[in-house]
Amino acid sequence: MDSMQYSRDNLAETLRAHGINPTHQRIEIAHALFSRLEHLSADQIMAIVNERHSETSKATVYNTLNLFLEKKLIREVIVDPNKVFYDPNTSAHYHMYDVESGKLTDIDATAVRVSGLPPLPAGMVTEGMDIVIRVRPADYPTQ
Amino acid sequence: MDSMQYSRDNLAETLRAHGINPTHQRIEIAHALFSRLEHLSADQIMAIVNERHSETSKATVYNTLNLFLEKKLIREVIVDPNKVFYDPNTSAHYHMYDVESGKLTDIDATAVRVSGLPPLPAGMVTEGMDIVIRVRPADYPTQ
DNA sequence: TCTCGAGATTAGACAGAGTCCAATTCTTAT
DNA sequence: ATAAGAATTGGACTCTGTCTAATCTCGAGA
Repeated sequence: MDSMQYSRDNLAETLRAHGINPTHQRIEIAHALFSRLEHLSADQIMAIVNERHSETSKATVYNTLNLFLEKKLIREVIVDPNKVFYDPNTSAHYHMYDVESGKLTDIDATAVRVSGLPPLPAGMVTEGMDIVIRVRPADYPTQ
Repeated sequence: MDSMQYSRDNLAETLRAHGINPTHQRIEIAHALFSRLEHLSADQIMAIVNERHSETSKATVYNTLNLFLEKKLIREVIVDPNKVFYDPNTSAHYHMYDVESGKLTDIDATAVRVSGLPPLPAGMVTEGMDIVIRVRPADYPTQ
């Protein structure tokens, strides 16, 4: 039940537009991420892609995710000390992280303003800014 | 060559003040972090503590760091997908991360203002906000 | 001083994420 | 159809961090 927008044909086109040769495995991995628009870890993606029959090896999942990162098709989100999450949303946004459930939610960045940051050291340029708001249910004990 | 401020005696007192029984190993681990005021990973701390003679096991290093975290003597910084850094600075501050060298620098939070964040979901409270500015040398290629 | 027990430490086995490699299979241009 | 290059694969491997059962430490009380 693909939305037209994330049909495998359109995904293949998107991959090509990013300089990525659209192989079967790569299209399936892209489909897993973009049809859900969720933050998934490598092992979640592997589980999705191999749901019916085993199709894609662990090495390929990692190769492909790193390729997508390089080509800026996806972003990585580092909030959980145990694993990296991959984020199909590459528009400017920040994250809210529920430390109890591990759930990660997007915060649109267009309304957010950050002021008072010190100047960058000479010769350095900004690659990006990550903001993570760590939240928890009000009745959940601090420790 | 301890500064008086981070003498082992004073560190023992600090541990006690945080409800931590100041054992030999715990004092050495605290000393590694506080005498440097740097962001160290668990394996760096283990190397420092065991520099002369092997004194402290891996299990104890991890046990102790997690105890310090729980007692809010230190913070953890999650910016590197491969390992956690431990930060002896618990005052409000953010981080600048040099993606080339892996070097992590503090940014004092008192001057920083963030506006335009959406309201929290009902029943949730903020545990904290992390800001990481990813930088790199200007001549370092994007990929 | 001696003993006891709770708490701390330990070595090493273990688990999970991610990388590497050499062999195989697939694509694609010709 | 073919050959070269690209992609994929299983499995071994590394690394960070956890767990466990055994041992050690040290202070309180006799």
